[in-house]
Amino acid sequence: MLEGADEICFDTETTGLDPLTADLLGISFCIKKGEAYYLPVPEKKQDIITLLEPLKFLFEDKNKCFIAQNIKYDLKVLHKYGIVIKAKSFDTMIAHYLLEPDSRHGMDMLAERYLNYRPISIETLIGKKGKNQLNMRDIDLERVTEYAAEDADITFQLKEVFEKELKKEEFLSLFNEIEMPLVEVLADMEEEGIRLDIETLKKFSEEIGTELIQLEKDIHSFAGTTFNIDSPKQLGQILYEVLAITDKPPKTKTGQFSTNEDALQKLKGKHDIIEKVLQYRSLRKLKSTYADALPNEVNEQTGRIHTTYSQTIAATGRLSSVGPNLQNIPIKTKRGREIRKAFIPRSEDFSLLSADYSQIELRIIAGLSKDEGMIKAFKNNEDIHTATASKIFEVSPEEVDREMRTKAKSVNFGIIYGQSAFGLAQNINISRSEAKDIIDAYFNQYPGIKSYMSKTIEIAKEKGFVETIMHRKRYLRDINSSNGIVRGAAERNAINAPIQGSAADIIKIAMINIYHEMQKHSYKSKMLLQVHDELVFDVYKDELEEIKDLVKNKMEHAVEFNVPLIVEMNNAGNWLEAH
DNA sequence: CCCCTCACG
DNA sequence: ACGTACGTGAGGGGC
Repeated sequence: MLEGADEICFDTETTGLDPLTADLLGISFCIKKGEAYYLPVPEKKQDIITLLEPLKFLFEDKNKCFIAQNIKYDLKVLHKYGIVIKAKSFDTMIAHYLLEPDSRHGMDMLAERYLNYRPISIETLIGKKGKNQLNMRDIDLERVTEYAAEDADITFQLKEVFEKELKKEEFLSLFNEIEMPLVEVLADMEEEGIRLDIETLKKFSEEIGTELIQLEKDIHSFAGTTFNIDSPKQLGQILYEVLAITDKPPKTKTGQFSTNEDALQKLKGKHDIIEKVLQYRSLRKLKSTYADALPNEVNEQTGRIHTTYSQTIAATGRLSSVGPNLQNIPIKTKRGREIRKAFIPRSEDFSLLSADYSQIELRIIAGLSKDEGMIKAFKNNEDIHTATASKIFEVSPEEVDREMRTKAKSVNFGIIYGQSAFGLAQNINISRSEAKDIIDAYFNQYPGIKSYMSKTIEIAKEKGFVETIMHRKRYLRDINSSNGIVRGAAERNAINAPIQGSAADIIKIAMINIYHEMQKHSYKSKMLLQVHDELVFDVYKDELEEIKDLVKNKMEHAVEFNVPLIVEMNNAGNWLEAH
């Protein structure tokens, strides 16, 4: 029956949420509204493979299209049983993400909203989250069938709605040429995983642990009492009530005492306890979030860490990473960098290669705005922050000192965020009037940027959305709000979204092209990680030169652009040295 | 389950 | 006079 269908909706039922460890229980199919079937599979892996054998050619048929909600999950499950999907695919979750990037995209919500139908919830079937939650394996076949078949049917109906909408909003190219091809790339990266040197982290954790104990003693003795330093509430009471180190304690937006880094930095001179708390905080973070947590994420079978990328969370088009998040591994501080050292190649024969775009977001705003001065700086391969400092402080590039460059760097970043004088002043701790002078000088020197920004906001007000170079849209419902604060936030989004989003478009295209080229040559080297403007590869040493050429080339020429895109790369025995 | 804090781009 | 930088995920506290 499935042979005759061009478009097949399906959904896999498994024993868990992690496709690497979950077992397949069955697959539901739907090729016609209101009619769906569930195929339960045997228990033993080999028996499943035998049973699915006749289905393989369907999944490999390039003339078919397979439709699912969050298809990357199903792809990874089926891959464990030898099935590789070569057919086209349509993910209803990703489709909705393009249509409404700021919303959530869960199937129950989509069914209610677009089909006016409330599906059987997973909770009805296996119970609420917690240790009493049942396993899908323990549920009667009849009930699983009903649940699974319903999901396939809903997915089929959602596809009909979203396909029309994608066409109407001119999303077909972004969807079919970028987002859907990327699914397979991400699935492969996730399956591959990255090796972690647990011993290094263990040693580091113990070392920090000793220091933390000493810092804790010091802090308690300054306070004259023991308390939980990890509790912002208790720490606030100690600092602002017991020690009363300032007469105007900083507050959070909910009225609590504020003890964050920013607040503490400003109180540094007031009491010796502050310095200790700051040290304690940063080491505590490294220990609990990274040194202690990462080893628990290593998969027992593969010995590697397998993150999951989400293509439907960040409203700008960026990816996000969970379980664990490998997009926020420390790099800025000396101690933090020790964590990066623990990310290593799979074996002696491999080397980690890191390739990152240099200043991609500033290059994008230069290109989009066509500002001649900024484009020229990039074409001459100048240090953009020094060039900016030279312009706004009216000195020669040689005369730019560190302070001037730091300030220029902050303005450059502020521009990307749609900055205000207030925001800039707060960020680099200067007066508001000095911030205003700097911004005025900036817009004088880069007039194209200024007019681009006003034009972008104008377009947003008119159309209700802004878009990236690949026509990814972000809708800004508050752009015409009468509330100045709300409108201001929407205006900053109008500036930021096309920049951050176009950078996301570019690296996604590069990833797809690199992946296909690597497949074509059947390299042993593998793409492992994406960190917004950086790609990390596990490179087989014999292939190093070829892969470097390939990666640099595909990244720098992912799109045609009026500003050169430059990629810097390095390889080494760990992620820190490679970066 | 929300809040605060802090790690990254 | 107001209150702001853009986008994320995770750990710990506390209700």
